[in-house]
Amino acid sequence: MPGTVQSIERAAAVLRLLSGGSGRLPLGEIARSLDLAKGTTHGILRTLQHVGFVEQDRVSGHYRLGPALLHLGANYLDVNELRSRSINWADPLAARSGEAVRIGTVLAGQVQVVHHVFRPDDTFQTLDVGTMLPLHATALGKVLVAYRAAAVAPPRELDRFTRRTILTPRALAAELHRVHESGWAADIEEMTPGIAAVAAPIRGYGGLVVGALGISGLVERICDSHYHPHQHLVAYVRDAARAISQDLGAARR
Amino acid sequence: MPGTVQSIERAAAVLRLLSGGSGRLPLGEIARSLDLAKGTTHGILRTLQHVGFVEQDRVSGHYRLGPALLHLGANYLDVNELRSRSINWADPLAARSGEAVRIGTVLAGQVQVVHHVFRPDDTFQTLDVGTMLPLHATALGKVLVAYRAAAVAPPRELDRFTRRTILTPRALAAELHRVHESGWAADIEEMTPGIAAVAAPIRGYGGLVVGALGISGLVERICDSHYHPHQHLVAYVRDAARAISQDLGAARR
DNA sequence: ATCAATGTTCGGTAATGCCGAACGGTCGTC
DNA sequence: GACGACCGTTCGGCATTACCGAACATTGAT
Repeated sequence: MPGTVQSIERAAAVLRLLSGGSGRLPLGEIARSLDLAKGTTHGILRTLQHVGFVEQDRVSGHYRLGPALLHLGANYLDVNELRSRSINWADPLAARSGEAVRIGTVLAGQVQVVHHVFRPDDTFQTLDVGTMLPLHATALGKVLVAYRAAAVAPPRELDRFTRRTILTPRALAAELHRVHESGWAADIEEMTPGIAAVAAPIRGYGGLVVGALGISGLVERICDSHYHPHQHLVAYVRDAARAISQDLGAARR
Repeated sequence: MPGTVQSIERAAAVLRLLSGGSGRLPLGEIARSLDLAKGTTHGILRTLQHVGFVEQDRVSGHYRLGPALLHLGANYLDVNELRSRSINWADPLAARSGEAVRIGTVLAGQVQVVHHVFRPDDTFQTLDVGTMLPLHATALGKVLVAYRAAAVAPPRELDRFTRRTILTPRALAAELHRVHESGWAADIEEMTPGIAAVAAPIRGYGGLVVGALGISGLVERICDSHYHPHQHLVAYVRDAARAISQDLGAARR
């Protein structure tokens, strides 16, 4: 029987220790509990801190579980429920808005479409479920990054898809800030010429964003003559996203 | 600037990958996504599986996040809220039952008392918060193990505290099974001569047990002449534990 | 001022993690 | 039924990495 990776086992032991009791421990106590050298324990904690699974209190120097780990668990639990609860709200949103509806989550630094409802008309459409989309050029993606779903960081490589695609980190940062402030995102012919989309965050337990809900369609139908999305469509999307969030048990903190 | 532990960083990357999208991936896809050799990826997954952070589907061979990791996140989030919500229910339980109330969680393979309400009389008492108690000899501990709070395993070393302490793994297993079936635990002079206690599980998000709520007092007051806990006291404890659970947002699955 | 404990850094050593190669199993195609 | 492609798994050699003891700077208590 082959062995296991010692340092991963040790890191897991550290995380388990931090998960219980008071939830915050000094380095020396962690080292003693696990019978490790302080230097060894420090190296493990430094790495766990680097990946966001642990954080250190600036004042006391004590360690506790970090947001990235908490996001992992919360994200995973809710993404599973997200799919099953989407049906109840995505169909009505498609009917109400008259546009195609998609729900996406983060996978490997991209948007994965996990649910797709066709635009309620007779036009030919293809099913997008499973499709991977860029984070910076889609409304769904912008929402997921702005709210750090699955602790995802803004992408560094910004590929061009249309003449209107965001290409610089500075422009992306400004856009993400605006998304976070307003509570919704849009992409106006940034991914596909002639197509616009609007999306809003879906929150899970503890208010963490676990997905994004969006509609998309011809830019002439989504936007007014100044290329601003129609506010009634934005409201429809946000209402539906909020309803799904409530179904998931999100509680704002 | 010192470096980080490469295998811990890689393990974290695997967990992040599994946290998003469909939540289940084949080994080859994980290896390709992270640009790792299959042997390397397998070693990491084997270790994560060993510590319960990942599990493998028997049929498809695909990997997904495991219960121990999900417990970590859920446990941590709820233990923090547990403390703040205890006050609302522990005081009334002490008044109603006339006994001391304690709430405990798992820390380093033991029970850590995180809240203590004195028995409402004039007798001298000492504050137990911070005290560590054994898992096998206390009602709080039996509940935590029976429901695998913080993924804790049954203790292997069973120390004797009184003539009635459980000392064999077989007897402990039988007792834990009974606790899981009935939804509450008791220790009748198993930890302290002349003292009996009753405890029930406190559930957090997703129904996972994050703590235990218990009362304790003289065995003559807690039990009838056959050494069975008075059922009205069991009901009081279970009611209060259920109320705290609801406050925490537990949803049975 | 002294002491004890903290978290952090550093460098030498050997133990460990990594990876290429090979294996057995499963599934789809011909 | 044979074959090829792909899967997850195992193994052993190698070189790099993780580990740990020692030392350090900081902080708080006496």
